[in-house]
Amino acid sequence: MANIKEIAKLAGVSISTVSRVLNDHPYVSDEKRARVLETMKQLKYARNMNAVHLITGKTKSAAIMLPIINHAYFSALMEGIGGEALANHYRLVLCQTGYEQDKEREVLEMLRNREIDGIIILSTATPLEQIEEYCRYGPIVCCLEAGKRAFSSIFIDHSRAFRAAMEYLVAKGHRHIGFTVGRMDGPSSRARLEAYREVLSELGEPLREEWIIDGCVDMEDGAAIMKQLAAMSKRPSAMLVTGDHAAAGMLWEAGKLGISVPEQLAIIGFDNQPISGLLGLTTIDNRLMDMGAEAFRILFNHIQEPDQEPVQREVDFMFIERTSV
Amino acid sequence: MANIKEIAKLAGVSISTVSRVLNDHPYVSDEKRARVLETMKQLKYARNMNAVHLITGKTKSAAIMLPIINHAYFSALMEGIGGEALANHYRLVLCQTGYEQDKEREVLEMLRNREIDGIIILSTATPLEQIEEYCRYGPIVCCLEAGKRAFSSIFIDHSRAFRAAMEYLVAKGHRHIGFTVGRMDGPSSRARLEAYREVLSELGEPLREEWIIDGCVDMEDGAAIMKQLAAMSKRPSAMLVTGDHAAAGMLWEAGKLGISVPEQLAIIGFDNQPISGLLGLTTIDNRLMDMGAEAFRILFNHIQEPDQEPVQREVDFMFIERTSV
DNA sequence: TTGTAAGCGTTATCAG
DNA sequence: CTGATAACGCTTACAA
Repeated sequence: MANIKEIAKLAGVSISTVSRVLNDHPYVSDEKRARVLETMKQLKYARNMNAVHLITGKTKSAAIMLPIINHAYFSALMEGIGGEALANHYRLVLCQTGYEQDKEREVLEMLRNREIDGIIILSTATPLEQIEEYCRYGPIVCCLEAGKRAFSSIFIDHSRAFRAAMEYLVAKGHRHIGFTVGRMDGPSSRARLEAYREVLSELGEPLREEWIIDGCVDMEDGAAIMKQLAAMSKRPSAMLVTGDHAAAGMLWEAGKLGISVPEQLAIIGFDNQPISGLLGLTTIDNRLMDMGAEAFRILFNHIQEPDQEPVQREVDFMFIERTSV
Repeated sequence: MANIKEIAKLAGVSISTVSRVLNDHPYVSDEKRARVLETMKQLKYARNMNAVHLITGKTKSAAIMLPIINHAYFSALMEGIGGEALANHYRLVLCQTGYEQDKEREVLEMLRNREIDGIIILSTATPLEQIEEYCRYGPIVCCLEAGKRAFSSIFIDHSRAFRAAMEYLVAKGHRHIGFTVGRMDGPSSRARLEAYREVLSELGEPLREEWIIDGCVDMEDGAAIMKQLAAMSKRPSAMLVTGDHAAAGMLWEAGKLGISVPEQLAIIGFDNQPISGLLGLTTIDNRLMDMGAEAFRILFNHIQEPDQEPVQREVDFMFIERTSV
């Protein structure tokens, strides 16, 4: 395959001139530019980007670290990231980790090995201190609340969002409230639990372990949990659910079990996914697409101007009132 | 940052020996290997993969070309691809094209520019002849029926699947059948239309243009189309719907409009997504995750052994009978 | 405006 | 088993 050298020889110019044409540099005469372009076409020249990556030290690509691809939450974030990456001619490398720490480390190592210019972390099981160690190799942006760190983060205040939802339920007369999370040891789950404890103690209600349900991720989990709730001798009158798809599963299963929503069980979802609009699910919009897009913008900015201070950007959530409470 | 040369100097060996250690080559004495490894740790050595990519001519990464990230159909395919890529230590570059041909061309150009070792195309708007031109630069696998081509493909027989669904409906007494597609000019839509025509003419039923509905992609489209159907003076007694999420949208909207399923309208979905199990939707399982995984395997095989003949692999679909017909 | 030449950090070849 | 040395294909001072 033809390379820059052959083009130069055939066009009767120097290698640098060819390179200049390739990079749209000024200071190359129209005549030579035309000649170079012509020979490129003749020889079907294709630039070897790996050589460019090597010499420039950049790859114009960023990794997305996420536990699982096939989930609406991550899809929505990715959609936002993807749009912005496209606009800036950046490639996105999809890194599915399944929350395995060695897989997650491999992604971080990619940064060290200059395979990518930066990383966007959607969710992780690796301790944040360990992630910070990689900041020296390139920018990292986390889509979760991480406090003041060496990397940037973008997030909604889960504690406040959860509180808002709780207070809404309380105002509607609920005192027996349960909630589900996807992974109890995640940071947003911890924030929710804390908010839950606070509101409960303000209400003077005891904390019932069986109303805190872990491992609620997708629609099928939601349905299973609804069955579980139905079998309880004393069940909550309202549930705050991990995400809208899980909530949709609960809603559907409730219908099958003859439990009416919101009369017998109020449900609040999360994420404002399309399905929630369709089902009339009250939910909290955390603006996933915007968040993804902004995450990429922050990363891109760090790549363009290194040595900038990391940022902690909070995204406002919105309470979407519909008919499931 | 330390490079192989510095390691060599400090360890008191040659560059080649360091490279051999790096690549787990035999013929390196334990003593030197240990010394190299030790200095690598001291200097926090990180390999520059771009140099490796340049000299080896491989990047161990493949592109996924798809129109939109945030859709269950593509998510399921990607999940399958992602698992297999992970197992083979391959990176996946996500290329969202929105069915824009110039964006799609950029992905193909990545192959020419050696940025990637191969491409998996999930859906495309580019004429297949144009895609074939890029096969000289590296392997391409399409997840759609493409006939005998220079690239490999993996697919289900949409024509046969559609026919099976039609015949099932006919056996249940339906004669007024409509269908939706996502994009009328896609190959699977054409296959469906053809099968539709055939069965209709066998039945002696006229083809009613208004019962063929284009642009039905997601849940919200399904809901909107249900409204549209409800407003028809004469509507079909059964619908074959693009995908399960769209079908779910129809189902939900039907409930709101007081149209009972399957009594007043039978619905068959597509893809056997989790939502269809939950809603009791009769559907056709086209085994998206398996298809994605197999697509990667075919690609990987082509990468490992170039100059192999392209394959056309058909995946069997399964008719999943539930309660929406 | 153009050309020369020095890298970028590896792997591959080939001779010891 | 080990080590020079030549690629890989490009960008970028620097000099003209």
